[in-house]
Amino acid sequence: MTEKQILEKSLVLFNQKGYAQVGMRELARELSISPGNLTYYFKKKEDVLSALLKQFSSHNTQLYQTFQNVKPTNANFLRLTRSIFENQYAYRGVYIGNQFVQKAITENNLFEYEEVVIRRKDAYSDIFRLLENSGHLKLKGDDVSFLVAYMTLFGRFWITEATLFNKVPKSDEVISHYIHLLAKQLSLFSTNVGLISIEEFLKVDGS
Amino acid sequence: MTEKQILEKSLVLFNQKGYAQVGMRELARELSISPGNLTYYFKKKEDVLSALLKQFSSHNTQLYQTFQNVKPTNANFLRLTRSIFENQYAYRGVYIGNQFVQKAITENNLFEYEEVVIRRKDAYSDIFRLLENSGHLKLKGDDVSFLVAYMTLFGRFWITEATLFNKVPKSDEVISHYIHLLAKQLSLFSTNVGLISIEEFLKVDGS
DNA sequence: CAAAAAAATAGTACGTTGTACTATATTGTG
DNA sequence: CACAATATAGTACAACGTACTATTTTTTTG
Repeated sequence: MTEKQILEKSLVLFNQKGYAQVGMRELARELSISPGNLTYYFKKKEDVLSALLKQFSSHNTQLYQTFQNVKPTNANFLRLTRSIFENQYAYRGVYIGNQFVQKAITENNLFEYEEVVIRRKDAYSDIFRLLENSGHLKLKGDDVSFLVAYMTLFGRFWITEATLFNKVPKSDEVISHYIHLLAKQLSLFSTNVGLISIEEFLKVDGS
Repeated sequence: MTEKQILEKSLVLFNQKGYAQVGMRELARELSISPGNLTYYFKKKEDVLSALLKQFSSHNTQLYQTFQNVKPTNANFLRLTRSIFENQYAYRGVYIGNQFVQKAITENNLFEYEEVVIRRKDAYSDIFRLLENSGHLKLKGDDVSFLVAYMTLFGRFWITEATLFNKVPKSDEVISHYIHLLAKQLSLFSTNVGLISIEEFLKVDGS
């Protein structure tokens, strides 16, 4: 048995039933090992959550960095967001049970987590500035802070909303729906060039 | 001991520590009754949650209805939203622990809850149409469905975002912040009359 | 290769949780 | 007063997270 196998199975179960509904004994049974053996790899259930969140987070930061290597267009921004959404979808089981995440934060590693959020806000700030400089967005006054706030909330809770009613939402349909909403929001701040870029994205990538 | 007293104390504790972190024994102790007596009023912990959600929901629908009796202006819409936000803030302890809500939904009263969401969407649809007719908003194409989707997600998860990092967010500050974001969003679809109405609201009511 | 050390696995047990059940006390009612 | 209804308390049980110990397997080392 490896940690990797345990995390994989955990994620599947968390996605299926939710973090709170998956017990350590059940997880051990699914892995065909004893509960005692499971605690050898992860002393606490919360440690499984933390490890998965770490995986998720590192994959996410990787995705953000890819935007540095592409042309700063609205279409590429939407592509970036969609890949991030796909990642969130993959980890929805650990992402949604947020009061456990909250508890973990307040008790253990608050600072690290808050740091991630601040970094993400900065990243969005940079991205919107880039899109402005490339002539895709026209931003004035508090437009940037508004868009950053929008992305922070929308980009975090779309998956929660989606799973709140559809126990097993279809990945493509759901993501497509929320990406379209984002595209609309973006269009409200777009130049003509930006609008064309959005339309191009929706034609090629939007289902 | 009355149900009312139990619900009041529950809400305080849920707001302070979160639904999952408050046990039935602790709740009984705080009420100076025995655990057995507590289960006489609420057989299951989930029943306490349900009762509180019912209170919250009925208060909310009441608030929505008040909009029928006022002039359909952007300012009044923002006032309505703020009173709704205040209600959500008051019940944040039951509102945030959403995977328990989710569990309750999937197991028991899915339909009822889904119905509430649909009704709320219709209500927003009506409100935006009213604001259009009164010359405060100019809406075309998929603007209405976009705004409805925006209000649904934003109006549901702002409090979750707020409490995720500030364990005890100050009511006024937090609500004011999110209302300002909504005002900005609204202004993107506003006529001149609508913009003036928003500015008037922010001057009078925005802190 | 054999012995020692390390890593992995299993089993048991403890405290806490939600909650079902029963017994006792209080209140209301004819 | 007597009896029913309501309210309160106490106990107990299954499930949970998890700490602890014992056993087996694997790796390292002389």
